[in-house]
Amino acid sequence: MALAEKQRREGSEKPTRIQEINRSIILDAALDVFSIYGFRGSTIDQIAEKASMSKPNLLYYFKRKDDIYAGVLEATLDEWLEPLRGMNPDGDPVEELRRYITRKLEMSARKPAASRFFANEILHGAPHIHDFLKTELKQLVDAKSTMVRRWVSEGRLAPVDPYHLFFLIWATTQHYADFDVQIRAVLGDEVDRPGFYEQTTQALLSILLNGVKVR
Amino acid sequence: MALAEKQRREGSEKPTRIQEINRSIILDAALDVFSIYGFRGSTIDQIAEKASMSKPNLLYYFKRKDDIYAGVLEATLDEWLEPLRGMNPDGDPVEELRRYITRKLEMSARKPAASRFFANEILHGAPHIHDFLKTELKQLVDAKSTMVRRWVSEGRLAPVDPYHLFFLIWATTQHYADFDVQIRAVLGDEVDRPGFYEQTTQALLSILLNGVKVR
DNA sequence: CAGATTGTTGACTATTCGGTAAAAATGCAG
DNA sequence: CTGCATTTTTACCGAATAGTCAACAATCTG
Repeated sequence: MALAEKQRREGSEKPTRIQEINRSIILDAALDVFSIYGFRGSTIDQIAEKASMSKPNLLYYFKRKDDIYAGVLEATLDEWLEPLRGMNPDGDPVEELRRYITRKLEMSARKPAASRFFANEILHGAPHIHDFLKTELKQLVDAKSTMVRRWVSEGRLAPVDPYHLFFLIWATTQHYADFDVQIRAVLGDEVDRPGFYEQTTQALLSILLNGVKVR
Repeated sequence: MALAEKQRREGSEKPTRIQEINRSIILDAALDVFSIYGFRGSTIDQIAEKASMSKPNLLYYFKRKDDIYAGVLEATLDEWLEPLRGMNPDGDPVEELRRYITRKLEMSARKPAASRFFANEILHGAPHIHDFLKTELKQLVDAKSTMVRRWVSEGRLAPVDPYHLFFLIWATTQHYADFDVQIRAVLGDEVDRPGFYEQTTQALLSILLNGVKVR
């Protein structure tokens, strides 16, 4: 007892194989459930069932519902910002924007649950990530906005406000995941047609990029 | 007893003065609460407190939580579609789009709670308005899309997919209400500066309209 | 294999929350 | 003012749900 018990304080010990597997299973299940029902709308039982696990067992890995939620956040946040981080200040402005938009769209399409998860969090007032938004996100956006502003001043981009440009890109690329139900209601099975995704990408790129190209 | 009791069956009787006032107070409070916490995240007690009313008293006016929610929906849905309905097939395409975008933005700014309310409903799978979306909304969008397609075929608009254009407009105009917290985190008090709203409108219009103008 | 540790579960608790019943208070028509 | 209808409140109930506990099972280590 003694050793393991001592080592585990600070929660900094390396997890066992089983812990690693089960935590991952739980986080996957939790992302699905939270993304549909939001924090309060989701129950631990739902998550446990989706993870094929009893509730007490799940609570053995994450002591509280909040901890599960925090775990999902942590596992998703960084990946979510990766496309923005990856914008290259030395690249061709329009090409960089095209790439950023494409990657954001691709991520929303591949992980719609993650997109909806964030949308829920923000809609509910971002209680868990308010600090993150005001620090990390803000810094990143500030940096990339400076970059865009430079592109504009160099005459390589139409005079757009960088912040509004990013908001516009976020809004549009996440819309197809977050408002999926509405889009399906309007377009019907069209959405599942092969090629729909590519068509969407083209439609967005064509309008957004035309709006920022120098003319 | 007899008369009033008889008249009230079918629920079709005209409400008393007190009923009219209190229902309205409840719906206002409910919109605020639902828009932040979603359906399941909101409690009747919260709404009752915001309405300065005891829970049983509130339930005297709306028998169930679902009824309150439905009441809010009904009170908001029509108004929400009004800008789209108001697009004029005989107007100048770019001018009509400018007007539509402007009106949507204005509505989101004036009633951000309504915008967030819908966003929550859709995010959670639109359980209460799924039929509405597939019938009324779809019909309206289909009609307006035909109109846009005609504009394109007449060479008065760049060749854009009408549906994606509308999705793009919805996404962007509602983003500032729905993701308000995130935008405030990035921009800070900037958001409350007088003129910010106008600047936002200009930024959006400039990018979106440039994307659809014939060149 | 034996002992210790880690993992799993059924049964339970406390609380929150949607909703009800019935009495008390208020409003109102004649 | 009187009597009836409407409105409001007090005191509840039952279901759902976050979280606990103690006993049991699997696994790991020497």
